[in-house]
Amino acid sequence: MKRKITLKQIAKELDVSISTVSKSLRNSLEIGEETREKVQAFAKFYNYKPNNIALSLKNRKTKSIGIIIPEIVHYFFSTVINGIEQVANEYGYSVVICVSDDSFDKEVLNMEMLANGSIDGFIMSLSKETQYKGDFHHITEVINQGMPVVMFDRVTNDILCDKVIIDDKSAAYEAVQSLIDSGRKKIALVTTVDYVSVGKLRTDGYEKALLDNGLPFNEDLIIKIEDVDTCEITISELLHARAFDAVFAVNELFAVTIIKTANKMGLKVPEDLAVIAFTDGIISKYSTPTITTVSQSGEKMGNKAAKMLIERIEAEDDDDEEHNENYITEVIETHLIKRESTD
Amino acid sequence: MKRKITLKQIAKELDVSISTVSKSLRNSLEIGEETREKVQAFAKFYNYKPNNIALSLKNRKTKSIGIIIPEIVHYFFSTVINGIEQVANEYGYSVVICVSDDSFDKEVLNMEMLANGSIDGFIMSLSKETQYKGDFHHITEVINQGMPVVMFDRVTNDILCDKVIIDDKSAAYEAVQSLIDSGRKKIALVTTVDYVSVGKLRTDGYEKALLDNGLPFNEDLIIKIEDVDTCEITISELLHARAFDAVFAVNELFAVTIIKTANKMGLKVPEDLAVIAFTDGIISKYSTPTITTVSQSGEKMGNKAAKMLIERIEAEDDDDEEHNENYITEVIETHLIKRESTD
DNA sequence: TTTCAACACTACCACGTTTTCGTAAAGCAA
DNA sequence: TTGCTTTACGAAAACGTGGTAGTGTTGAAA
Repeated sequence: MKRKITLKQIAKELDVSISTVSKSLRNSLEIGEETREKVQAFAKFYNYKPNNIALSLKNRKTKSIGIIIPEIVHYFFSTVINGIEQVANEYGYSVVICVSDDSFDKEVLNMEMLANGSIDGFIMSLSKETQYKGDFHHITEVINQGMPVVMFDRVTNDILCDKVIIDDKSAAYEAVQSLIDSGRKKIALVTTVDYVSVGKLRTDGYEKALLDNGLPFNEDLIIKIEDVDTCEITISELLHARAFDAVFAVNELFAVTIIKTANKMGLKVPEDLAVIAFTDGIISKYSTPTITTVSQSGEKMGNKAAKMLIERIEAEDDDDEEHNENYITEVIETHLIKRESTD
Repeated sequence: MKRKITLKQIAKELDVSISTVSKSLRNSLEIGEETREKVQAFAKFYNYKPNNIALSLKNRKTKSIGIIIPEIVHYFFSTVINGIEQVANEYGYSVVICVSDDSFDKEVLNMEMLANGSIDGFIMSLSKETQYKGDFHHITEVINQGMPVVMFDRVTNDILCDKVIIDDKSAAYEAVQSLIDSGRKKIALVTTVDYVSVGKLRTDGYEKALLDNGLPFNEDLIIKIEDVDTCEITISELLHARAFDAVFAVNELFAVTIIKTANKMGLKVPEDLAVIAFTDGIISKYSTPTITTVSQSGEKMGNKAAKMLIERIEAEDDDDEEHNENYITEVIETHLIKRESTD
């Protein structure tokens, strides 16, 4: 049980000064070749590695980035993390992950925990509660301290920072358009409550597609669901009334529930009911029938977000105090993945 | 853009010494009430928070734990992370996540990156490649440095440390037994290649259940799959031959693929073919039919692993140098969740 | 008047690095 | 010998914190 060796210990052991050891290991020409080799050999033997914490303190850089997300047991978010991790690793950064659990308080707490020097920047997606409250002081505070923040997916216009999103509106438009193209006339939208920014945008796209095609925009066909458990009941009622022949669901959980409900009632998918879901997750791929989805590459979003953040972090070194605050909002492309739930 | 304020800055501003500020904030009685209040007010106004990095360096504690897992876009692993995160948060720890991508080199690299002071301990699940190579020097090294390690799920007997596992063997036994109880005679096992420790154990449980019930253990009914893509072909051949009437699959991806293949061939699940999968994930819940699974509560494993690790970390403070190395292997209970894919 | 305690604060050290600056010794020219 | 440069290294500061030990002043008891 030998603790990690430090410069000081090496110095003492070799009877030289700490600075000599440090310089020797960094191959400084200031130090004579003989001493240098001796130190290096000793360090290698004891497997010396500089202490990251000490380096962080000295350099005021932790080489790690904080991720705050609402959920982690969630296909989309885990792909984003994956994307972030890839880039971070490549640039020598670690990722620290905190889950807000869609709670405002946890989000604030987590940010405070990390903001005190533990990380160099944030990548985050807002919790539902935060979006609902519209209180972003914890984020502005962090930004004011000079810590770069990149938001993704669930973002807000109230904060000025880099963002990575998909064009929810036009993606929804495209999906609904494809339903219309295949002859559907009564298209329902199954969505969440409004305060989640992405839900709102997808609704806008849905509406626009209908209107552009001369179809009526009927409020009754917008089904707002707060909890998956209530989904089945609501859906089955509407299906009984034969109120619609196609559904655009804002996530795959809704979509698969709808399909199952329809099947129970003897309706065939896609013949009697076409279904498209947002978010291309694992369920859509393996459901029966497989579900046509709007792909939303979490990995790409993560890649991009990490790149943007790291660029910001490393740019700060150069033009200190002189930030060019022209924040960028990157839009990641989506496309429709046609599967069995549409014709 | 004001950087975070430090003790030093407060001291300078208020024209007292740094120690006075520090003590005032910690409410030491050494400092006069007047000064104390002045300092506290000032600190509050400028939202002073001690710098974590400095604290870590001083205390030789980072209050963060490292997680090394093979994959993150993976239901089971993400539930484990979730479980770890919950407990970590409760105890004031952050979690740093590294993905080994099932690569030995990445696993080693990630561990080295974190082992230099960034974290207080590891929670990890071995990468496939590491299990295959049987090379664990990177882990022993970390342990020798006095850093506690907790392994979960994919563990090895070659390393002495705390572990959290499920009883793969008896869980498999139970699953196969239930198939036998419902009258199945020819039960296939669809598994991965052997070097993944859990695969081996599940095979053992499968075999024991058969033998205990006087059924023949037939090597031909053990289908080893390296890649999901090849699954369908292999399965359909065997199904054509009507070689089996039930399947025990070691993960839900295999299970759902098998069901889909059977359906394509006109076979009914569960009438013609009963299916049980290991790992209760999201696919099993939403597949058609829903799949009977052996639940393997990742969250519980994460909870337990985190608790064990944090206990080790905080025990080190007390009896320094005197570790009681009676390592514990915690076995998490599993149970069978009956769904539509069995009768 | 001397001594001692209480008070209110400051000095200093350690954590592990890197880096700037300083300087002793050695070499060389004048 | 003196003065100058080069070589080879060491001292110290800095990053931010917190604890221990020390210092000086005041008031009161002996």
